[in-house]
Order: sequence, then C-alpha cells, then structure tokens
Amino acid sequence: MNQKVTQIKPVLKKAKTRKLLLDKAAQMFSRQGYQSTSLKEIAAAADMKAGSLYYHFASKEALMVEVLDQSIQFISDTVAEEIEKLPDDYSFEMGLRAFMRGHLTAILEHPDYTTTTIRNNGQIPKAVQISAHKKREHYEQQWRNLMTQGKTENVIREELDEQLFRLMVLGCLNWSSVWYKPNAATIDDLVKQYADIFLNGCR
Amino acid sequence: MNQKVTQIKPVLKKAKTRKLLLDKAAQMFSRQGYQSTSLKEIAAAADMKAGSLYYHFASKEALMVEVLDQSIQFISDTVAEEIEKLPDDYSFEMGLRAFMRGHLTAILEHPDYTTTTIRNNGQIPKAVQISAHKKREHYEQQWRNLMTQGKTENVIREELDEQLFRLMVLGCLNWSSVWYKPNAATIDDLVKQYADIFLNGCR
DNA sequence: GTTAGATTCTAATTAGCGTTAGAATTAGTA
DNA sequence: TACTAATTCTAACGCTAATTAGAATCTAAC
Repeated sequence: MNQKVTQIKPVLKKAKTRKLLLDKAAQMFSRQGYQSTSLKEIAAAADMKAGSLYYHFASKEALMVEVLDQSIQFISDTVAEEIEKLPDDYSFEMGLRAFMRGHLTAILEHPDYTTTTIRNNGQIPKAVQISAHKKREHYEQQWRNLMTQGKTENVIREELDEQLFRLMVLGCLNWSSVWYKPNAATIDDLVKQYADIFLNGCR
Repeated sequence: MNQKVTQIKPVLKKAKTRKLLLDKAAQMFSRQGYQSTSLKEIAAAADMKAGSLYYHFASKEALMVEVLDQSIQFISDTVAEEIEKLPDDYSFEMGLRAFMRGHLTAILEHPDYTTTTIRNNGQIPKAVQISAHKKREHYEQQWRNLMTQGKTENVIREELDEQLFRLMVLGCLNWSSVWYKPNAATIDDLVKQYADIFLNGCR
C-alpha cells in the first residue's frame, strides 16, 4: 500500500527501458517499415524476448502510435526552436529559412523517429493513421500560415498558388531523407541552397 | 509435339491474365505496401485463388520484381516520349520542362505502377532491391546528363551544386504522388509552376 | 465424344506472427 | 534472511502467410 514511498529509482528504470524499446522500434520501423518489423526483432535489439514487450506496451499498434507521436512532436519542437531565435516580427524570408532549417535538422539528424512518419504511408492500421494525422494537422497549419504571410508580403508572386508552393517545399525537404548521407553535405549547406532557390524562384 | 501450330489464342489468353495479375498486384503494392499485401488479396482482385498465381509467377518476390521493372520502364518511356517532341538541339530549359512533364505524367496518371517504386523503400527483399536499383540507374543517368547541360549552358549558376539541384527537383516530383488528387490541379499546371520556380531559382 | 494440354482449384504443409497466462527471476525493503 | 513487488521469460494459442502437390475443370483439336 505504500507504493508511493518505496518506488523512486524503479520508476526511472522502467522509463529507461521504455525509452530504449521506443528507440529500437523507431529505428526498425523507419528502416524496414511497420509490417516488416516483428516484435521479436525489436525485443532482440533491446536484449529481451518478444513477450516482455507487453509489460511496457499494450500492443504493436500502441508502440507505433507512440513512435509516430514522438516523431511529429520532435519535428515540431525543432522548428519551434528555430523560430524562437528570430525577432518577433520576422519576415517571410527569415521564417521560411527557419522552418526549413528546423524541419531538415529534425529529419536528417534523427532519422529513426522522423522517417517513420514519412515512410509508413499505406501500411499502418487505420486507427494509427488517424491518430497520427491529427497530430500532424497542427504542424501543417503553421506552414500554411507562413505561406499566407509570404503572400501578403508579396514575396510569393501573385499568380503563384501558395499551397502548391508549400507542398513543393515540404516535398523537397521530406524526400532528402531518402538519399541523404551525413558525409556528403552539411545540413546548413542544404538549407542555404534550398532556400536560395525557392526564394529566388517564387518572386 | 506440334504445340507451335496449335496454340495461338491460348498464348494470348495466358498473357492477358498475367497482365491482369500484374495490374492488380501493382495496385495493391502501391497502396498497401509489399508486406501488407497478401497473394490471396491479389488473386481475389483477379477472381482467382492464391494458389493459382503460381502457374503464372514463381513467387511473390518474382511478382514484385516484374512490377518494379515495368514501373521504372514506364516512367522512362514517358519521359522519352516528351523528349522526342523536342528539336534535336533542345536547350536545358526545354529539356528540364520535358523531363518534368514526363516524370510527373507517369507518376500521377498511372500511380499504381509508379508509386510502387517510390513507396516500397525498405520493405522489399534485398534481392528485389538490387534488381530494381540496376534498372533505375540508367534513368537517373539521363537526369545527371541534363544537369550537366544546365551547368555548361550557364543556366544553373556557378555556385550551385547541380546534383543537389537534381535531387531537389526529383524530390518535389516524387513527393507529389503522396498528396496529389486528380481534381485539385492539372498535371500541366503543376509542371508549369514547378518548372517556373526551379528555372527562376537556379539562375 | 474422346483425348491431351492448359489452367485453376483444393487442401495440406510449414513457418512466422502478435498475443497471453503463468512461472521464473530479479531487486529492493524490512 | 524472508517477503514483496517489479520485471522478464517460457511455452503455448490462434491465426494467417507463402508455397506446393495433386485433383478437378476447362478448352480445343481430332
């Protein structure tokens, strides 16, 4: 009955193995996809047996939900960090560069979590898809707002569809996780080249 | 012993059901992914039972190999068609627009085959991946050559890495298969906006 | 109408999956 | 040391997958 008093370190240990399992799961989901990854493999990567996972997670689906949640959360947080470095009245150009740097940094520096979001399009259960989509909505709205700003600042020229432009930019960024190798180019180089081209091109 | 004489229509019929099975397989692979699609589902879509597939294909892997081959072949052919419309000494700008139109048309008008190539990154068996990669190489080389032309024509400006530019363009194009809905925008609109931005941006 | 070949189906095999219940183990507390 | 709760393992369950061998059916020529 005195659980509240006796358990301090055990809680930390439990959280630690949970984290470990999530990390391994993210790693394998992002590389092999949801369906191609077995609980046995995930457990083995964490020096455990498949059955033991169920002490920490209710099901494979639940595991995937958490990975996806953390994934989108991580991208969103990284972008927010970049935005906070800007003055309050930042211009569209500054905003776009910050968004791009945040998004790319998240995707390329922590690919295990983030590419899970990107690569598992059709193969995850419906319920998981819906849950992930809701989380993603808020983040996408921030991008939409940025594009509106670009339109009112007249940096995105009149005849150009700013939502198409948004999809274009995000497509570029997301796809780089397919081919990016850390030794080829730095993320900052990428951001600069991408942003220069897009800003030049949309005027 | 006189098979050559007696079988004419039967051969056609066999080819027809093979084609049907390939089409259905491509459809389901592109929507659900390789691992999430069962032979039972593919067979059912062609009004057959799973076991009967083995009269036409040696295995599920073999089926996927053919789908991927046709997929990349189709993109390559569609681009070639667009190029043939150009004069022999076409400029980089004309070439880029033609490449983009061909690639996008293939991807968006026949998504069943083409998005199979795009979406099944990690989840297909190693042997299949290698086979697909070889076919893809030749097509990518054509893009590389185009970029070199852009550099020598000085349309891609000096300080810009033309291979990064290539990946950027292809990323945009490929990613559109993720969000594209036929009623939203026509492919020609897309091509125009994309090409304008990229050509403006790379100068 | 019979026969031979082409095509499909049936039913079984084998293997692996996610999941579960209960036993075994570990580690902290008294 | 003994007790207790937390954590992991074992061994099974039910299910579905890919694959296969042989039976069944269909088709077309003689």
